[in-house]
Amino acid sequence: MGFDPEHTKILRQVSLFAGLESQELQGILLAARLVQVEEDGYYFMQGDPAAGIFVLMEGRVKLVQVSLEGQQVLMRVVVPPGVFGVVSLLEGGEFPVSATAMQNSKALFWSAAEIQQIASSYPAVAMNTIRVLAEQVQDFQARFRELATERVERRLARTIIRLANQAGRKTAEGVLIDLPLTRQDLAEISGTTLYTVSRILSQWEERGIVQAGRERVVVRFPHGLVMIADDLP
Amino acid sequence: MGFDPEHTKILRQVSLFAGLESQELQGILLAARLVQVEEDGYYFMQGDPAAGIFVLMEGRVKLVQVSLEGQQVLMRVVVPPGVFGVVSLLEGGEFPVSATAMQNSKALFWSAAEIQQIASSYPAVAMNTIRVLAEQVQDFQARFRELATERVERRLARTIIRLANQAGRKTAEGVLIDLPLTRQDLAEISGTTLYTVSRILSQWEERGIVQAGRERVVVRFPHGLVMIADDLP
DNA sequence: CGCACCTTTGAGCTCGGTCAAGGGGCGTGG
DNA sequence: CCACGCCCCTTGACCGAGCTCAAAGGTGCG
Repeated sequence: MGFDPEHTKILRQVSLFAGLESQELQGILLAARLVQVEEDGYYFMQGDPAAGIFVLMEGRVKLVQVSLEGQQVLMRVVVPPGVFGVVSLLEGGEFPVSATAMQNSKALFWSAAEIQQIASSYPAVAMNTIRVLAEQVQDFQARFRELATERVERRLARTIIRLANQAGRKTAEGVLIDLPLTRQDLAEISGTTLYTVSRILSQWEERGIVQAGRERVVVRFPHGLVMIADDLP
Repeated sequence: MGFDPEHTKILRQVSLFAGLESQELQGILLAARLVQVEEDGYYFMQGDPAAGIFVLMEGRVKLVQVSLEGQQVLMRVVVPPGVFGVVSLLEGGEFPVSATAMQNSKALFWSAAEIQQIASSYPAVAMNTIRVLAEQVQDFQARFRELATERVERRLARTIIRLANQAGRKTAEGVLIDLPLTRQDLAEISGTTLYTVSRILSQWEERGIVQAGRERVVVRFPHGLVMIADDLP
């Protein structure tokens, strides 16, 4: 596969391939394989050898890490045109997380050998990878600091703000977080329990800040969330 | 500066420059500047424009991030020949942490422009950077998960094990963590308070697992720590 | 329309954070 | 060389945010 013009268009927006010429993109696209995974299916599992890199075209994917005792943490939600499996740039690694489709999803795939080849042919790709990873390091540093120093309510507010920036969609009622996230998911992102998330959302709903439903959060008063995140009155 | 043969020798072990020829290393070394910072001094402060990259030659450096309220988290301890300030590979960024000398320290320095130039001249350097960053991402993911799901005692055990791997020195009494870390520092790494760290170390000392002193921890029975970290009897 | 799964809410408890007080090592200056 | 003083460390007492467990109420899909 590889000739869908729609895909070329999306590839242009992929941070990993920024700064490449149309023709170069075409070549890269030719090497890709399209992988479809349906809801609750896996792109890969934690511990699998890092087989290759993915660029999400359609759907939603979550990256989850499980501890030995089976406790889960949701590391990241990927929306198109996001990249995941970057660790495949390195030889002999394994995936540190599992990648699950939250909805039916499509992703372009390059094997580890292919993407390593691409990165060495196009220095821009290597630099873009460095940028992507550096951003991830900073993001995790910030989340780590928050988890270490802040109360649950604040962390949850920041989580919702992040998700709104990433996957928010304006509707009549407010900004809809366009992801099918359960209370459990929100808890796993913010480092708390589903019960605490539920209680906090209920409070926020009473205060008119959000409107919450089954796997659904709409932000009605974004400034209210920011005030909680920054601990203002 | 740049002709100290000692430095060439150390540069060989720097992950960033792995796989380069002696001659290439010499060239890179020529472009470096030696920066000395004495105890409690700063290499850079959080928020400063990312001026360049450092390779620690002597001493100890800690990377600390401060929240708006002034709460600190210790992100990483750097020992020779560690790299810090990698974010300088990107244009226009700022340092997300402050880098403080825990002891009198020396580091080689390349300006952002220089290291960007080096990375584009030597693809191996770009690949090495990707490796370093990917490891950091995984490290923070793991620490994030631990902080989200595990008790303080376990997290502290893991912290001590990590530090022992990184800066452990065998002595007659056991493995000395060769870093001047206060209880406060240990608390900031593991996401707890200095009081809790103190209490736990006292317990461990009673059980013969460690020997603790002023800015000093010696691991006497490593297996005991591992058992705590893995939650075995 | 029934069932699986998601969500809400209550009650109780505990881990670990906070505050307070005092002890001890180490460097510095007299 | 000793003593003062600055940090660093320890320990106790208290308490509260949020976790756990339990039960019941919604929601939407097949």
